[in-house]
Amino acid sequence: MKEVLPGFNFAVSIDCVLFGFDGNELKILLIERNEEPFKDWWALPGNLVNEEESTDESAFRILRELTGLSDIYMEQYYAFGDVNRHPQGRVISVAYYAMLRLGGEKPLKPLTSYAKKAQWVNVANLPKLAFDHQHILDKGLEKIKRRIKHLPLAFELLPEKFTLTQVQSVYELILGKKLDKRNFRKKILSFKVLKELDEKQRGVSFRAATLYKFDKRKYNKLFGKEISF
Amino acid sequence: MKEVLPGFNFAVSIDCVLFGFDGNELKILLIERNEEPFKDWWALPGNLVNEEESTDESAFRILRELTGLSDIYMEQYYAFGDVNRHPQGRVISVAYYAMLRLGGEKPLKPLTSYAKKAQWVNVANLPKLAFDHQHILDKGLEKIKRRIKHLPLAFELLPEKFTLTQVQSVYELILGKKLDKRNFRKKILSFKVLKELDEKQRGVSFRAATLYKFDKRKYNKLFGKEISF
DNA sequence: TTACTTAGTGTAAAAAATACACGTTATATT
DNA sequence: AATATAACGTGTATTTTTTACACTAAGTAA
Repeated sequence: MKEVLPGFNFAVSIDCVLFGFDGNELKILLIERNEEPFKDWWALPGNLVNEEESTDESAFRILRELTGLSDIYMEQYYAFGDVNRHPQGRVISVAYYAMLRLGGEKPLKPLTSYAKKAQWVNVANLPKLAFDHQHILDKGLEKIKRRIKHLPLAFELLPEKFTLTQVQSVYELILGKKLDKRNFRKKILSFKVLKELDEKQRGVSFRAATLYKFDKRKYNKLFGKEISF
Repeated sequence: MKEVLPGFNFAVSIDCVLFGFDGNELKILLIERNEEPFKDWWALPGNLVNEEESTDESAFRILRELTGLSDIYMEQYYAFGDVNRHPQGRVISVAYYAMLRLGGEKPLKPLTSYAKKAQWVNVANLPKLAFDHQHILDKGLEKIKRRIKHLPLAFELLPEKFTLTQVQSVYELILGKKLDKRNFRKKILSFKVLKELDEKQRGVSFRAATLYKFDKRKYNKLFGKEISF
């Protein structure tokens, strides 16, 4: 226990919506809680903000603790401040999202005492979530839907080298609708942020597709311009 | 003083960016602080969140206390959580914006003990602001720039009856650039959310313009569709 | 060699965005 | 009453963007 000034009895937490793409499905990272409240429930990875760190720093720390990853672009998208959202007191949660590439060399290693395990779960098939996490997730999904229409975010989900069909899959999963193949390719190439490689997919049955790379330099020049899907 | 659980020693505040349009200039409401810290500085209107109210409820209460207005659509846009943003302790500020019509019948009446006065100030000509309020304001401006491109927000700033030239002025002020008159009219009318009235401006020198009303019902149907300026 | 599956490509039509200039009308002034 | 003033209100041609739509090519596997 600790003494505080009046008004200074709130806690602030971070919840992270981590999107991942395994080539077929859009997934998010969930943990199975090992502590009350909501022990044994699935929840978004999150934790309390420490006193000596900003919310942004806290978000990066928590992501690192949960996945071993740093250098990921996370973006704050909303603060959830309902009175009874946490049974143990007044907790304001600041939500961040990030897009991660799955199946890379180093496996994600969630090292958390308060979680039994962490697992990537298909967004289309989620368990019931602790607290108001379903709501937080829904808002996050809305957000990236709007975002991906205006910025080429999809590449953060994809491996370094990818095919145009994979890019299209990501767009279709996030937007929740089918897109026309020719029009999609015309459009995504028109932004000139993709570099065609002299290399084909390997290890696939059937015809291998050409691989592309994301050209971050050209992307940065594009930033600010309006694009849409 | 009060005893709390570990982690529960943060305060949460609301800061409001209230945009107003007086026919010529885009303004925001500032208060002159009457209390330390930053006594005598100009600041965004804001206050601490009470324990028994959500952040949304708190934002509406604070807006009401400062302006006497209710029934205003406010939207949360960002949470500011740097460590040293408040000299008296760890305060996370959740920022909201709203658009108000100025010069209505009832004058805005800020009734605050902690403020010497409240005043509408031209966004293009601001004093130095307390805390990180300049930063909060900048983010708010960015936000409404993006928003107004995709939603017809401008009408919240205008009186019930307005001219198309006034609508265009609001867009030009927020976007910070001149728009073509004929193209602007074509576009804004194409959304079919404006109702032409059988009535002209009064009390102006020179030719009076036709007045329009905003049709909220039709606007609600539009919601979700993409529009852009 | 054949069957299968995904890759990769072009065009025409429709819709939207842009660029651009002048006659009209109400008021104010002389 | 005539005139000057200043903002109002309107249309079209061009360019750009979006949409709709279907087949051949290439590589793998049996």
